[in-house]
Amino acid sequence: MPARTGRPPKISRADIVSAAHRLIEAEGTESLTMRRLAREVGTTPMALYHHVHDKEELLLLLLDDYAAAMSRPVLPDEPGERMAAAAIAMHEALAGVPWIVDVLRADDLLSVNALWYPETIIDAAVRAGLPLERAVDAYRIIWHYTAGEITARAAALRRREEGRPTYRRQVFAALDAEALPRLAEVGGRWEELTARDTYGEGLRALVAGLLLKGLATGGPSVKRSGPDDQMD
Amino acid sequence: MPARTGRPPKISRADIVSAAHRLIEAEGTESLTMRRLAREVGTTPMALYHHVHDKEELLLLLLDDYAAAMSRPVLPDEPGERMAAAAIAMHEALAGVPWIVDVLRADDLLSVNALWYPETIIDAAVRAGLPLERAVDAYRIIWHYTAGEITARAAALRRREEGRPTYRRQVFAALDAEALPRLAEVGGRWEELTARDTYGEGLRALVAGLLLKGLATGGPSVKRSGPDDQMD
DNA sequence: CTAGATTTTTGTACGCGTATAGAAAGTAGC
DNA sequence: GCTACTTTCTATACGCGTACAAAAATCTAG
Repeated sequence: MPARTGRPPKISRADIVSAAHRLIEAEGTESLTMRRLAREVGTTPMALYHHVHDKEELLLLLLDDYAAAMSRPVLPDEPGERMAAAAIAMHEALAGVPWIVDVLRADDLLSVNALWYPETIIDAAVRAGLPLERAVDAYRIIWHYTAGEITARAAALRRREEGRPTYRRQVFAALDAEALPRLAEVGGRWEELTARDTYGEGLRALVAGLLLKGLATGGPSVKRSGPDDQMD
Repeated sequence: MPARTGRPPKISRADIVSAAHRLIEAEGTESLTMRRLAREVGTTPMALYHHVHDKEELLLLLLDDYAAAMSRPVLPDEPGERMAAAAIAMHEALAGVPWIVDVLRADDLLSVNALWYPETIIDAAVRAGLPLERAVDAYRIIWHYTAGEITARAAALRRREEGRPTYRRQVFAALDAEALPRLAEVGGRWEELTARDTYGEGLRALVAGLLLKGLATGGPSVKRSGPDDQMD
């Protein structure tokens, strides 16, 4: 036994995280505040800060737990479909976490238990014939798209809940049809059109485009390393 | 003269917005707080709330001014390139605004003076042969990608400024090479690889994919409305 | 001149994340 | 048992966005 020194801890990181889970479960995302959480754990707010660096780190820990519990989809063999399937799984996992928006600013999804997603996407991209560097690029691009979609989705949800006058109505009302004919053409249908879920379509388009020419950078086509090519 | 009633206003919306501009210019984004701004304008914090609904609306007003001042790029004729050029211009405009992240949650970029971007992208998509609904979808997909990239960019910048131990180092250090071979293969190069700017590549891939089959939804190809087809 | 009515401004207060300083509660060396 | 040292926890405080209530300053009607 290594015999620890110092004042013995009253609470642990795990205590905090599980209390946070309980709190969210019982009273919703909004009530997860450091003060409220401290009460739940039975300490002072500042005591928490000895176990987590800040609230964002706490949320990342929660996300990590969440990611660990996620089931993984069966993956198709065809590389493009495989990339898409993994990305869609990632998207679904994230879309279910209400406080996700506060965490998306943190890092490119590097919660340890979520690493399966980038791993799988990058691997599939390599299988599709991209060199490793390009595969990493492809993953990041997919990640940006996914994170952006999730953010917009959360924002739309929030807006719907708040029921504020949407601002868009106002915009479309005073729209100059000469200068902006297409938007004028869409007109009141904007709300309806933008309520639809287009993540899948966008993702498939993105994957197709990424694999089209090996993510060409302006130069000629790029070397392939796999036998799976079927485009061109 | 319509003769107004009620206590005469001491400040106006325009006063507030221009003071906010001054403040940001002089002391940086962080010092734009409602309290500090009130001091700058010469009122109490709560007086501001009679002219703007909340801080987010204030930021949107700032963004609108900013967008009005942006110069617009010359657009190529070829529809795909035209979409890309407009999107890149939009991206550049946004990337220059440091507090942009606080605003991206608001709406799909519908500040009145920024409407030129969606208009142009949608119009180019229609010219490329997409039906209007699909063109709107295409714009939104591009928007999600763009917003996500901007968010990630801002987060990376912030991380670099703070100089925190990045968390990624820690992740890659304790990485299970059996379960995550591709990530292990990338290893320490992650930092370097993800520091590169891939927005343009991603965007071109996305546009190519979107125009490839008229944004197919799983069914057969979609009707075209223009004479500009050149793929298939 | 006075009594609403209306609009804007002010004052006070709440809960938030968290910086900082110091008290509490242990172990280790003497 | 006393003193140092280490770790953890507590107390206090700051600035933030903003809800809510009351006050101030104007117009209109009688």
